[in-house]
Amino acid sequence: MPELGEVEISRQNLVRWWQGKGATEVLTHDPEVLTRGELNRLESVLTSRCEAVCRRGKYLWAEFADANVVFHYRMTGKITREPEPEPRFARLAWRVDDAWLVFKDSRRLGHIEIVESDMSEYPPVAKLGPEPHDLTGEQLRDRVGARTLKHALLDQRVVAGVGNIAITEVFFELGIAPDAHAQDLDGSDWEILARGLVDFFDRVVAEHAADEIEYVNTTSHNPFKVYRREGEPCPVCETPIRRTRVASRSSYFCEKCQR
DNA sequence: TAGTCTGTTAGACA
DNA sequence: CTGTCTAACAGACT
Repeated sequence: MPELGEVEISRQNLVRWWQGKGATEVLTHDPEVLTRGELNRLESVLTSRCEAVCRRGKYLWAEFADANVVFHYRMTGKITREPEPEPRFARLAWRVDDAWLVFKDSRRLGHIEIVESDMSEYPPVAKLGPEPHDLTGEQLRDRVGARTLKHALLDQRVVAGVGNIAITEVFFELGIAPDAHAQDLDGSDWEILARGLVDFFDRVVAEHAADEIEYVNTTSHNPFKVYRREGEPCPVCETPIRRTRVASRSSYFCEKCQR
């Protein structure tokens, strides 16, 4: 489960597992996971009480009395609750109650940062566009400008939290071609698109909430209609799903349903 | 076995 | 300005 929805599910898990408590032990398996701040500072912050767990777009952070600890999962990161502190791909583990919270990341693209200031002064979050839930169709149209729609939606300054899977699925559901441009949409299309993004993320959170995020691969169940289904029949008209590349990212689509 | 693909982001470049 | 590609990294798959 992807992107904004996946991070929101993780946030909700961390609220249950961590909020209101501090870690009693911290183990750093990969010092390079921390890309801002010092490791001993991280250990001291994590052992203080976690006041809240927040999300903006794909950024997740825990708030403490005098600092924030930011997590970004990138492609393969996740935080799980484990009986032991060093499962496969563990990069950092901290003990809360009788279990370990573990930041796992097989590709090591994700990272953790300590932000000593208010999060509104942390540039990566400060420059994010609005959350899909706070965005009208009219605002979305204005923010996209004259670009390829997919390219603009992947730009986190346009709208926060949208990724390749959401775009692929929402374009299919709304009949939008993968390489559609802003000028291909009319006024009501923008409202429908803004609504479609919100609905997609709401569905992900409602249907896929679980203690561990499952990334889609060929051995796991693929819950999506067209994403990574090249050659399979379109769920609406049975035309084989095609794959193309737009904005250097794979797009899966039905050439009959999307134009 | 070797080559190809991948959920993100930042930055280089045309 | 827009759009495309790559690096960062490493595992899974063909």
